[in-house]
Amino acid sequence: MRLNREHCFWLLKTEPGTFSIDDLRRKRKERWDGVRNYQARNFLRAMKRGDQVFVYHSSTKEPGVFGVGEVAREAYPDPTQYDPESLYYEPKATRDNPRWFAVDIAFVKKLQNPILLSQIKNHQKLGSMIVAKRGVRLSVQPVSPRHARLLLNKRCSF
DNA sequence: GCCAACGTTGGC
DNA sequence: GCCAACGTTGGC
Repeated sequence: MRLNREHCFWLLKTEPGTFSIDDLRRKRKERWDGVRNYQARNFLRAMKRGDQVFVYHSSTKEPGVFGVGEVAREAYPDPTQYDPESLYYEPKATRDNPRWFAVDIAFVKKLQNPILLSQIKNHQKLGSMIVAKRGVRLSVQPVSPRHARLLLNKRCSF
């Protein structure tokens, strides 16, 4: 744990067909790159080593939180922005002035029971999570300590 | 596959 | 700086 800063919590969206919590478990650690939204980028840059992240599966039959990870490396320039072959290529980015950033995420655990978006929406307290708000597409979101505690509490009944 | 909601782009 | 057009996200 660090001094001078509360532990922060985040939610990271991923499409399980592309990269899932099972992939993260297998690889132990993964670079979280390809984020191309300024608000999401700013949140990535605010992440500190040891922050917990909720791995959220989107664009799937049952979207929801499927696992937990941890920030293993703080924000650094996303290498895919320099790669003309990459889907995430950013011609305006330079080495001196990177536009996009990545973090490394380590696997912590897969939830025995995923917390589905439908459950989050129906939950009295979790219902106020950003991810439950309609029209929000933000792929990197802060999670309040209160929401994080509920999500992490195994005895929380859904 | 539909489409609402949102972000980005670019002409003016 | 406005805003229409377009592209993308992501639940349903």
